[in-house]
Amino acid sequence: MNGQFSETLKGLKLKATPKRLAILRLLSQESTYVSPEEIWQRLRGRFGAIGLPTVYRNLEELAAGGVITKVIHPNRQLYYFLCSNRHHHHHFICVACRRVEDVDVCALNDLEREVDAKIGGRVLSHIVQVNGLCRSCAVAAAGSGEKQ
Amino acid sequence: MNGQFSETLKGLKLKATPKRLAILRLLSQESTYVSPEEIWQRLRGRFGAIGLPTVYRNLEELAAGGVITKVIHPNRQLYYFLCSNRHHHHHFICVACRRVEDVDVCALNDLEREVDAKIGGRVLSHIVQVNGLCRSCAVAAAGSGEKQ
DNA sequence: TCTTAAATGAAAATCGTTTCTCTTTAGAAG
DNA sequence: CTTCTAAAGAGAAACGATTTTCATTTAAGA
Repeated sequence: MNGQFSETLKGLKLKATPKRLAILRLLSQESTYVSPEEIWQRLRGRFGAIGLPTVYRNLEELAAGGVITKVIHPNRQLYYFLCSNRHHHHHFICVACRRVEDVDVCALNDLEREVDAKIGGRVLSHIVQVNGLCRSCAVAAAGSGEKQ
Repeated sequence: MNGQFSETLKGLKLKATPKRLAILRLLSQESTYVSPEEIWQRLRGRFGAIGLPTVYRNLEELAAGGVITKVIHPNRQLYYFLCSNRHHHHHFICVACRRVEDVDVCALNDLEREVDAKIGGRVLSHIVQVNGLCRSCAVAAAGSGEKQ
């Protein structure tokens, strides 16, 4: 299970250091996005220490390599999660439980084409983030207070 | 032309102060997104002074009211621009000239429906940002060096 | 006009993120 | 199994955008 990550890192020409592997492992065990700070908190016990800058640096590198995805947060604060598909970074985020699910919406290809036609220029990239309640949270919400 | 904005502000229960109006006017004259800092720089001459916090505060309030839109910037720094449609915040941004154009893509309604079905929960909102080159910049790019 | 809640400015605080510099280490080479 | 070197890490300090505090001013309804 670790070799898999080492392999990934080798592909990115990144050394397979214990901390880097730990970050990857942690993210792989999460079904939600995690902040650099959070990762740091959780990992500092396991090693003599891990520096916050190290966490940031690694996340940045991994994100650049497409192994993890940066969540778009309206204001500041970045969040990351392991992404299954290196080229389709569209995700559904439950605002209640923060679970992240990949969204492989075909409509997006149409979207690019459509925007392309409408603008008459060239579409280079797009970012899509869908926020909402996942099934279980929606059910839970409906069960209790149901806010309008 | 000013009364229009006063009206808008009244609807949001915000006082029509000179600075607030100036911010709105400035944004209305821009066809691109502008940073709080930039707005501040451009406005400080016209008044005895305008504080950066004031700019931030106002932008936040106006964005909350749906009069302006916050651009999703991967990392830090927020940008705003006046939006024509209070409920459709989808925009095309030219990475070259920073011009912003509204994208009223119908596919997005399908998108919501589709994600809704796929997730089985409830979609509350979504953010879409399309980056690329607008027509004129695309032409210009093609005319000169054409990068890849 | 009067009154009051809202708005503002200036300075200081916050806080996420990055940079610097020196030390340690992964991993290719021998 | 050592050696060597570029990459990686720690810790502290720097950065810089955004926010808070609080005393002062002002819009706008009474």
